[in-house]
Amino acid sequence: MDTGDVPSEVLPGRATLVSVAEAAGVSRQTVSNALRAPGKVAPDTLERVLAAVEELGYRPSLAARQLRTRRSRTLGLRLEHWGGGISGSVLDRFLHALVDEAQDREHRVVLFTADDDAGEVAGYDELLTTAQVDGFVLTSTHAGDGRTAWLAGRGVPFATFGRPWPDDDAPAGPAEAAHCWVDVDGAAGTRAATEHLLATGHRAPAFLGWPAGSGTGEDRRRGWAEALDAAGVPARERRELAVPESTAAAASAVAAALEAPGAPSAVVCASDTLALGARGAAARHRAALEVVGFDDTPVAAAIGMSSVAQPLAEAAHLVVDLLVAQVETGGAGPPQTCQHLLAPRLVVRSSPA
Amino acid sequence: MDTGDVPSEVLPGRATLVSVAEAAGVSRQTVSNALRAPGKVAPDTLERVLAAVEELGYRPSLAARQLRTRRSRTLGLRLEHWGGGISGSVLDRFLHALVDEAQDREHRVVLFTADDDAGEVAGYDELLTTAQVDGFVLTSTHAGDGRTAWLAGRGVPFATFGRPWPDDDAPAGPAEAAHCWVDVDGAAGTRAATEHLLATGHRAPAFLGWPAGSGTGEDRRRGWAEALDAAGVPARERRELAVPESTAAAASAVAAALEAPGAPSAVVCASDTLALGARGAAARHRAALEVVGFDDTPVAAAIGMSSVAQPLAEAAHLVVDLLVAQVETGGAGPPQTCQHLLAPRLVVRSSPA
DNA sequence: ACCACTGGTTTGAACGATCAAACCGAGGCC
DNA sequence: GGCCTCGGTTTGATCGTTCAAACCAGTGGT
Repeated sequence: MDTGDVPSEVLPGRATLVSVAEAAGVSRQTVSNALRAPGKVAPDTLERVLAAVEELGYRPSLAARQLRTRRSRTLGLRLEHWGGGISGSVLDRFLHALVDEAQDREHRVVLFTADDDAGEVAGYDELLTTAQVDGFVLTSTHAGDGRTAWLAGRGVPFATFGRPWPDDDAPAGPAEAAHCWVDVDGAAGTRAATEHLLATGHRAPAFLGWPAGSGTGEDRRRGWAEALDAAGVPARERRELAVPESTAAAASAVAAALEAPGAPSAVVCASDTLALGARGAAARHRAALEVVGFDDTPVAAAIGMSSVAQPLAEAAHLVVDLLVAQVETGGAGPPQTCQHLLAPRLVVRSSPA
Repeated sequence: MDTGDVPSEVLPGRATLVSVAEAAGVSRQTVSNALRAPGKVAPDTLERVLAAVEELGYRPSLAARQLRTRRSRTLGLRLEHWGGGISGSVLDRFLHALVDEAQDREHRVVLFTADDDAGEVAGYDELLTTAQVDGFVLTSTHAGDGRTAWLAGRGVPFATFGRPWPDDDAPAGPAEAAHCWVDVDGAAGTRAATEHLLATGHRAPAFLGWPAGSGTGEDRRRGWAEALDAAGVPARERRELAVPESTAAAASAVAAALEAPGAPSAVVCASDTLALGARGAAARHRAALEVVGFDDTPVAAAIGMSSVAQPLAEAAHLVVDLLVAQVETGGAGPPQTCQHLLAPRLVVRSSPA
C-alpha cells in the first residue's frame, strides 16, 4: 500500500485490460503492447505487467478485439450429411483434425448446415456479415462447383479439401481454378494397393468402383489401371465393376463376378463401403478373395481388412495453414504454393479366416 | 432526392445501425427498437425503418452485440475422438442435428478438442472467458463425471446428451445430479428388439453386450432381461455374451456360442459394431442367426440388418431447448422439466441371405 | 395554471480491445 | 541554446451495439 490507490472491485466481472493496467500501475495500451508486441516495452515494465496478467488471470475478450480489428479468428465449415456408406468417418476424422489444427493456431471452428450448395452460399453470407468469419473450409468439391466462384468473387479467403474437378460445361477459366486446395492422391493409393496385390501373387486384381462421373472415382480407378499397365496385364484379363456407394450393390456385383469364368483372386475397391460388400460376397461363396478398401475406416481395422489410409491430419494442417496465410496477407494474393496433393498410405492387414 | 441529404458512402463497409438510421431519418436507437421491440415504435416509422434495413441489407454485428450484452448466442461442444467401432456415426448424426437446431434458434456451435476430461474443462474455461460462450453440450457422460460438477459449480448453463450415471465412489449428492440432460431409453430399445424376436418365433434370444461397468451397456442389457422375464424364459436358457466394442471380438464370441450346445437362433446386440461381428460369425458358420443391432448406423441399412434407431434429431432439439431456456433465465433456476428420456424405435429389416 | 403521465423518440455512456497520434525525458548534433 | 531523434509511455478516438436516462409534445385531472 504505497500509493493510496486501492485496486477496484474485481469480484464480479472478468479481468480486463484496464484492470490489469491499474494493477500493474501502467496504462491499458502498455498492457496491450506487453502481450502483443513485447519488444516495445521496457524489460522491467514487461515483467510487472506479465505478473499482473498472470495474477488476475487476464484473457482478452475476443468480441472486443473482433470489433476493433475486424478479424474473428474463426473459420466456418458446412457440416454435411454424409448419408449412406461407412466412409462418413473420413470427414468426421478430418473435422476432428481440423479443429485440432485450428486450435493450435488460436482459431475456432463454427459449423453450419445447409440443404444444398445455394443454402451453403447463403450460410457463408450470413456468417460473413454477422459473425465476420475470417474464412471457410469446403469439403466435397465437385464438378461445376458454384461455391468457390462465389467466395473468390468477393475475395473471401477459403480452402477446399478436395481438388477442383473439371467442369464439363464451362471450360474453367484459368483464374477460377486457381484457388487453394489440399487433396489426397487417390490414384497413388489404388496404384500402391494394386502393386501390393501383384507382388503377393495375384495375377490381375479387379477394380470395384463407382459409376463414371465422379472425379474422385475416376482418380482412384486410374491408379489401378496404371499399375496394371506397368505390370503388362493385358486388357482381356482386367475385371472392372462399377456400382453405387452401397455395400449391398457391391456384394451382388462381386457375387456375379465370382460365379463368372475367370473370377478374380483379388479386388481393389474405391471405398471401404464397397470393400465390405465384396468381402461379404466372398464369404458367402467361400471364395478366397483378397480385398483392399479405401479410407481405412474403423470398420476396416475391425475386420482386419487392408485399406488405403488418407493422411487426414496432415491435410487438415495444410488447409488451416493455407487459410490463415490468406487471412493474414489480407487477400493480397494467395501464397506461392497453394495446392497440395498428398500421398496416401497403404495399410496391409492379414484378413483372418 | 427531396432532402439534400445524400446517403453516406456505403461501398466499403457493411451497413450499420447508424447508416440505416440516417437512411431512414431516425436515430440509431429507433432502428434498434424497430428490430428488437417493434411494439415500441410508431407504425409509419417502423415501416420506413424496415424498408431501409431491407434496402441496405443490414445485419447486426454479433461482436458488437456480444460486447454489450455479454451473450454470444454460441454453444460450445467438445468434439471427441470416437476411435474404434462404427457407431461413431451416432454422435456424428447428433452433431448434425444439433447444429441444425441451434441454427433455427439463431445460435452457433463452436467446436473444440481435448485429450481428456481435464482438458475439456480447460476448454470450457478458455471459451467462457475469451469467447463468452453461453453454454455447453456434453456427450458421453460416464460415472464420476467431473465436468458437470465444474460447470454447475460456476453456474454455467449446460445440458448433457446422456443421463448422469451413478458414481460408485461418491454417493452423488442430490443437488449434483439435478442438471439438465436428454437421453435415449436404451432398455426400451433392447426390450422392443427382444419382444420382436420372441414374437417371430425365437425361443430365447441371446444378448451380446459389453463388459460390466458401462452405464449405457447395463441399461441395454436390462431391457433384454426384462423382456425375457416377461416372457417367462427360464434363466438356464439365457445366453449372454460380453465383449469389448470390437467386431472381431464379437465374431469370435458368437462363433464359440454357435458351436456350443443350445446355440441361440437370435441375438440382441448393444451396438451395430457388435452386431456386425455376430453376422460375420453366423455367415462363416452357415448358421441361421437373426441379429438385431443398436444405433441403426448406415452399415445396418446397407447390409439389411434390423437395428434400434435413436431419435437423434429430437434429442438435439431438446438439448438446444434446455440450453437456451437456461441461458435466457440467466441461471435463475433450471426449467421445470429438465430431464428427458426418449423412446427409441426398432427398425425391422429382412436380412438378405 | 400546475402537475403527473404516456407514447415515441433522442442522447449519453458503456462494453473491451486496438490504432494513431501526442507526449516526455534523455541524448546527440550543430 | 535550439532542434531533432528516439525509446517508452500515455491519451484520444473508434469499432457497432444496447441500456438507461433524458427529452418532448400531448392529454387529462385538480
